[in-house]
Amino acid sequence: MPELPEVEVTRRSVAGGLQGARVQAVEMGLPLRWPLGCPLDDLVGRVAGAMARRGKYLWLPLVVPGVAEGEDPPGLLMHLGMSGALSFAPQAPAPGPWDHFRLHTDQGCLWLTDPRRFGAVVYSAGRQVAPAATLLARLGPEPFDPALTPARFHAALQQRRTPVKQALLSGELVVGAGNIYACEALFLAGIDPRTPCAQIGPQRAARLLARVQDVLAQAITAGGSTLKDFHDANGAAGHYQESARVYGREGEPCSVCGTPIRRLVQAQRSTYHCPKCQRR
DNA sequence: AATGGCGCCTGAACGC
DNA sequence: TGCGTTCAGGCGCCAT
Repeated sequence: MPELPEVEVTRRSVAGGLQGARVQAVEMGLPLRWPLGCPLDDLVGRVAGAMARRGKYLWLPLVVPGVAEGEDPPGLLMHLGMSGALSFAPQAPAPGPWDHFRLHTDQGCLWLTDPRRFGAVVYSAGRQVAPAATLLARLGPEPFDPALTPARFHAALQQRRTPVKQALLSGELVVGAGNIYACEALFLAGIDPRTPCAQIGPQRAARLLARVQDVLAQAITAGGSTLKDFHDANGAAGHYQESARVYGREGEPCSVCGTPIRRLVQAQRSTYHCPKCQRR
C-alpha cells in the first residue's frame, strides 16, 4: 500500500514521540519479509535517534549509550510492504492479530501492523553497511533532491526501453511513486502510460517530473491515501484518494474531458488513464 | 546490462 | 450460505 507519501506521513507522525526513547523490550510475531537479523535482546537499552526516510524505507537509528558510533550508527531499516502501518502510543495496547513487531520504550510503544507481511524490520550495524546499504543502493534519486534536474530525468528516460509507467514504478528514475501516484502523475502530465520512455522529449520529461513532485507533495499534505489499511502513527487516515483523478476510477468520467477512464494492465499491475487527455 | 515474471502473504469482493 | 477466483498500495530475486 504505502508509497512515498504514506511513508513520509508515517515518519513525521512517529519521529517526535520516539526520539530519545530507550528500548525496554522487543517482541516479534509471525515472520515478516526478512528475519530481524539480531537477537531481540540486543536492542534493549538502546536509544532511538531521529527517524529518517529513503524512498519507501524508514531508518530508525538505535544507538548504544556510551558507545561512540561515529557517523553511521546502527538501527532498524523498516518497510511497510503492501499492507503495513506503524503506530506509536505512550501506552502499548494489547497486540492485534497482525501486529508482528513491537518496540517497547520508556516513551511509548512503536508497532508494525501488517496483515500480508510483505513488510520488513531489519537490523543493520549502520545505514551505510549491509544489509541496509544493499537494500538502499538500488534506489533512484529522491523526488525533491535538487540534484534531480529535468535534464537528468530526461537523460535517464532516454536510457530505457520500457513503457513510462513501468519506469516510474521501478523507482530507478525517481523513487516514491507507486501504482496510485504513477497513474496520477501521468494523467496530470498528459502522457499515455504506454509511451516508450525514449520517446518522451525534454519538455514532456520536465513536465512529468514536475507532476510527480506535485502529486507526492500534495499527497503528503493530505495525509497520504487510505484505500484500506493505511493510517499514520496516531491512527489518522489519509485523504488523497478522494482527489485522485484516475486511480480506481475505471468507467467514471474524466474530470477534464468526461471520457470514461480506462483500466489496462502493465507488468501485471492495473493502470488507470484517460484515453483522450493522455497522449503518446 | 536490462527486462519480464514470479513469489512472498492475507483478506475482501465478486460470480456462480 | 458456501466455495472458488480475482485482485490489492511493493519489491527482491531469478531466468532470459
